[in-house]
Amino acid sequence: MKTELEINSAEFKGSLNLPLTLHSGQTSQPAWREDDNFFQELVFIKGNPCLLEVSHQPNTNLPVRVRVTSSDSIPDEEIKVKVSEIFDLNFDLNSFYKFLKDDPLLAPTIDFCRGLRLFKAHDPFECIISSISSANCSIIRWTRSINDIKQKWGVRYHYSSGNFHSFPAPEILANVPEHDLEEMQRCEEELPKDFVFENNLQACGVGYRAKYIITAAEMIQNQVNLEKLAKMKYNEAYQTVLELPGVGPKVADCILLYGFGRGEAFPVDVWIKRIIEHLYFPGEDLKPQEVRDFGRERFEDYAGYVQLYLFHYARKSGLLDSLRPAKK
DNA sequence: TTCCAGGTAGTCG
DNA sequence: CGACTACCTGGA
Repeated sequence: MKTELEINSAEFKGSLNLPLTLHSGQTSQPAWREDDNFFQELVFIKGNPCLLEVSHQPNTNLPVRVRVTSSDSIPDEEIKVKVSEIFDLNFDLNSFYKFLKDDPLLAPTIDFCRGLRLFKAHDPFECIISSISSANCSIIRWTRSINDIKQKWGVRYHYSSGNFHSFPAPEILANVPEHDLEEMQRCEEELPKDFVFENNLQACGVGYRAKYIITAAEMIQNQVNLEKLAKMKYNEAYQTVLELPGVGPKVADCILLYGFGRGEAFPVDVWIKRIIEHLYFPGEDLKPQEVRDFGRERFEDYAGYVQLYLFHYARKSGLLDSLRPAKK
């Protein structure tokens, strides 16, 4: 069953640049597939698996085009809610730009980032595992890992435009082998000498994070309730996700920002630290915690967006390169 | 080939 | 508490 609908630009405040939003390396999920200007992903709308396809001419008043393929009929309104959530269409980008213009250090980011929005996870659990996998790791590497995990343990759905895999549920991921040895030990029968073990987490390129991922999945299955987490006050939610293995301050803020849409998060990686020091504390060396406190106090509910805009601006303007330490 | 980037966990003082 | 380092992999 196919549904097509449009979201008129008058239905959300401010501009939208969909390709930029999808490709800005936000750690909620890998970038979506792209086919004929439509971005595609398997998402669940009120529990219904469907292929969601979204297209939009960046920074124009043309409507956002949405196509949904599903076995059950899904009301237009539910589709709109899901799309608006994923691309944060309810966020008032115009007000945010006013806020940016009030700070001469932030104002230049607008021209580089127009239409950039939060790319919110369509699956919070996937976002948690993505964020853990992204720690101390390049974008290409963690996106490959997440795609591998989906292929190996997700459920496969077939559409005319190809196969898509869901992200495995916590109870699935909690029980996968950690590495080659464990996969081998679980095997009943004799294997050929040249057998390649690939149905284990380390084979997905997650390295030492494999055990973090398995334990985190166990904890989410058994003790950490994601629905409750979404309703907690920020600091309580932050302390809760910090208990997951592989989750430190940066990853915790990423999870709350991208997985749960908590705009008051201010994830501090080495780049944001350098950018903030350069702009607001020239010549000083701050601790990551101090950068985080500064960002959260100064930018408040816009902290997450400021982080997003500063990073993309720094990358595109050449600031990032100038902040890279000189090679020895 | 070696070296390095990139957050977290563990260890030591 | 703070400071220091090992961790795994892909790319230079």
